[in-house]
Amino acid sequence: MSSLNKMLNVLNIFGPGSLIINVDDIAKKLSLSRATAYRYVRELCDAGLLTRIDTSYTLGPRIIELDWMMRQHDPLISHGREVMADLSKNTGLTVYMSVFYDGHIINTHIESDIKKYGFTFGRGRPLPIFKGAQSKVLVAFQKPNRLKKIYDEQIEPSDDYNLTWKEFNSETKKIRKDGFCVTHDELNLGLTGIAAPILNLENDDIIGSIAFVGTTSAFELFRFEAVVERLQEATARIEKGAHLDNEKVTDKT
Amino acid sequence: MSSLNKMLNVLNIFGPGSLIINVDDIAKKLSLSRATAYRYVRELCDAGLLTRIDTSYTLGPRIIELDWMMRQHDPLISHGREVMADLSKNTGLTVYMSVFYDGHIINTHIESDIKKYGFTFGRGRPLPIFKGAQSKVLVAFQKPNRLKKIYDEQIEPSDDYNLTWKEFNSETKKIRKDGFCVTHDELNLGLTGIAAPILNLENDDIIGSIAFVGTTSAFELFRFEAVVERLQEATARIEKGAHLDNEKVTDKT
DNA sequence: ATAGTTATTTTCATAATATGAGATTAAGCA
DNA sequence: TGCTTAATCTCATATTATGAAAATAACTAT
Repeated sequence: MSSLNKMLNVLNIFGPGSLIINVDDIAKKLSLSRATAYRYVRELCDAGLLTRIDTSYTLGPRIIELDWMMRQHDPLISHGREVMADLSKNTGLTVYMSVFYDGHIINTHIESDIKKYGFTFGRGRPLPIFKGAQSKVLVAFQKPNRLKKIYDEQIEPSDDYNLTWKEFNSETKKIRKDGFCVTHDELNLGLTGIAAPILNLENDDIIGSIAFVGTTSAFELFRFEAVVERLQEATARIEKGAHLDNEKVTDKT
Repeated sequence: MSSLNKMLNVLNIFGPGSLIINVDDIAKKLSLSRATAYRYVRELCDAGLLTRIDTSYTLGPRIIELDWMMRQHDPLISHGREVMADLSKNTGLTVYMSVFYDGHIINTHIESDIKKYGFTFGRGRPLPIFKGAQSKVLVAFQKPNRLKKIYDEQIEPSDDYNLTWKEFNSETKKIRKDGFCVTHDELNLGLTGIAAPILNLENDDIIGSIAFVGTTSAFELFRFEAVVERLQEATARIEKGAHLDNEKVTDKT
C-alpha cells in the first residue's frame, strides 16, 4: 500500500460518531507511528481537508469550499434550480435532483416547502443503489456494460436485494422504455416518488435525474400523466441548458 | 516536497475556469510525468475526491458526501437552523451563520426568503477576513495571539486594508465591548449587516457568528436595539444548545 | 461483434524519500 | 513566567516513488 493511499485513509475514519479525533487515535486506528500520523495530519491540514480543534482534528474548511465551487459550476444545478423550485411551488411536492457518481447515488439539489427535508435529505445525502425512483432511473439508463457491473458488484451480493439478473434486466428495460420510474414505500413508508432522467443530448448518456417525492395520498390528487409531463418538461429544459453550455465550451477550443 | 504534498496539490488546480481537466494537463501543470500523474489521479479517485468524466477528471462525490456529514453533525447548524429561520421569517432579512476556520471565514448556513442568495452566498462562500459584520465579529473575538497573527499575515500585507495595528486593535476592542458589530456597504453597496458572536460557554472562545443582512433601507424600519436583542437571543440559544451537547459527550468518557 | 484508437496500468531498475524512535522545539495554559 | 502537552525535527535505513517504455484495458466507430 502506498503512502498516498495510507494518508487518504485518514479521511475514512471521520464519520458520524467520530468527527473529532486526536492524533494518537488516528495512529492507533491506522497502525501508524506517531511521527507518521503527525506527518499525514499536517499534510491534510495544509490542504485544508482537516483542521485542528483544540488538540484534536476534524474535517476541514476546504471540503465546504470545494462543495460550494462544485455547486456554483454544476450546469445541472444552475439550469435546474429555478425549474425545480417552480415544480415544487406548483405541486407542494418535494423535488430532488440526483446523480450517479462512481457507483454511488447522491442527491445534489432539493427544492421543498419543508425546510427540514433540505437539511436531512438535501445535497450529499447518499441513496441506496436501486431503491427509490431516483436511484432506479439513474441505474436503468446506464450503458449496458455498466449495468452489468452494478448488478454484479452491488445488487447480486447484497442482502438488501433479491433480484436475478433477468428480473433486474427486465425492470431496467421497462424504465428505459417508459422514460420514467414510479416507486412506493421503497425509501420511506407512505411516500411515492416519480423520477425521470436528464440526458446528455449529444450522446444520450444519463447525467442526472429529477424526481417528485411526496406522500402517496398527496399524489392521489394529481393526474398521473400530467405529473410525468411536468417532470419531463423540466428535464428537457435542463438538458437543453446544459447542451448549450457544452457548445459554448467546445467552441472555445 | 513530499509525494503526499504533490498529490494534494492536484486538488488546487481545480477551480472556476478549469473544473474538468485531463491527465496530460495535470501532469503539465504540476510538472509530473504521465505515469505519476495517473498514479495520483487514481489515488484521489479511489478516495472519491476526484472522479472521471469521459477521459478527464473533476472533483468527486466524496466532497459532497463529506460536506453533508459535516452539516449533519455541526452542532451550530443543528441548533441554529430553526432559530435562524424564525429570525428571517419575522424580519424579512437574510440571516447568515459563519465561522472562522484556519484563518479563513466562510458562511456555513443561510436562511433567506431570496432563494438565489442561498445559492450564491450560501454555505461555503468565502468571505474576506475583515470586511462585513460577520468577518469582523469572528476576527475581533479571537484570542489575542491569534489576533496579532491575523493582522500580521492577512491585514497588514494586504492592499485591501489600510489599518495600523493600533486602529485594528481599537476597532476589535470596541466590537468585543459592544458584543456585536454593524457594517454598511462593506461587502455590497446598499447592504447593512449586524453580527453577534456565538461563544463556547465553557471558555468564552468564539465558535461562530450569526448575522442579519439586508438593504440599508430595510433596516431603517427597525428599532436598532430590538434587532440586536433578537440576534443575541438567537446566539444565546445556540450557545446553550451546543453547550448541552458538549456535556453529554464528556459524560460518556 | 471487431478492429483501431486512445487511455490507463504495469514493469523494472534506480534514485528519492518515507519511516520510526528519540531528542528538540513550540504551543497552550494557569 | 514557568510548566505541561503537542508537534516537529534529526538521522540512519528500509521502503517505495519515479520515469520511460511496453503491455493492457477501455472506448469508438464501423
